[in-house]
Amino acid sequence: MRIATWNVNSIKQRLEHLGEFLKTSNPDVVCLQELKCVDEAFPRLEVEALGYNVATHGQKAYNGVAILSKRPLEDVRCGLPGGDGDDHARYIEGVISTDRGVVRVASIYLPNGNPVGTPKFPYKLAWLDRLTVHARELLKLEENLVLCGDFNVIPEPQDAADPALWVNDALFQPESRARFRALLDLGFVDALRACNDQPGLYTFWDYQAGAFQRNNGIRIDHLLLSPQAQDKLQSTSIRKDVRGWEKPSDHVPVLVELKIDG
DNA sequence: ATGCCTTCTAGCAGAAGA
Repeated sequence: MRIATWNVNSIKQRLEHLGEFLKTSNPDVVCLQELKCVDEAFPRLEVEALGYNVATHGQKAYNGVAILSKRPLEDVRCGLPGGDGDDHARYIEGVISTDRGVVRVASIYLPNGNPVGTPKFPYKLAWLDRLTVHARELLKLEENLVLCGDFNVIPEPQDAADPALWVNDALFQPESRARFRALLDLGFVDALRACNDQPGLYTFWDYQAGAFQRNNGIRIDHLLLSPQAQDKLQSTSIRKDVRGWEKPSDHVPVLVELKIDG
C-alpha cells in the first residue's frame, strides 16, 4: 500500500496538479492539507472520477484537511480531541481495510506558530501536546497507523538547507522540536529517516527569493509509523519534481510504501 | 534589516503562510 501526504496550498488552485500526481505516483491513499475551502466547495466529483473515495474536513479560506483512498474509508473522525473551542480544521482520521490488513491514517495540518511571542506559538505547542495525547490512545489499538501531514516542525538541523535562517522561527524552536521528539518517543518512526539519513532532503521551498532554484528548503512534511506499520516499511520518496511544475504548491508530496496489500 | 511570493476574502488592501 502506497500512502502519500501533500500540502496543496488550495485544492482549487491545485486540482490539475493533483490529477497529474495521482496518475504518476498511483498512491492508494493521499492525505491532503491546506484545502482552503469548505467541504461543499471541495472538488469531490472530480477526485472521485479519478478513482478515489473522499473524506474532507474543510473550512472557509484557511486550513482544511482530507483523505483520499482507492478503498472505502471507514470510521472517519474529524477534529483532534481536547480542542475546547479550537475551530481550525486541521485533523481528519480514517480506516482503510484491505485483504491483507487494516490501516488507520490521519491527515494533519499542524499550526505554523509564527510569529514566536504571539498567541500563535503557544497554540502550536498546545496542539502538539493534544496530538501526542491522542496518538498515545491510538497506539493502544496496536494497528498499522500512519500519522501523515504538514507538521510545521523542522526536526533536526540537517532538515534545513540553512538552519541559521530558522533559529527564530516557530518551526525550529526547541519547544517545537522537543514536542515532535516526544511524539516520536511514544513509539513512532519518521518513515523517511528510517530509510535515509542523508542531509538535503526537503519537502518545502518558500515561494520567495528563488528558494527552490537555490534549493533552500526544509523538511516539515512527515509520515510517522506505528510499530506495526514500521515492520511493513518498504520505501519512501519525495516528489521533488512537483515543485518545478507551473504554479506549484510550496510543498511537495511525500510517499511511503508499506507491505500490506501486496 | 526588510521584502521577496501565493493564497484567501473583500473590495481595489491586509492577513496568513513558513
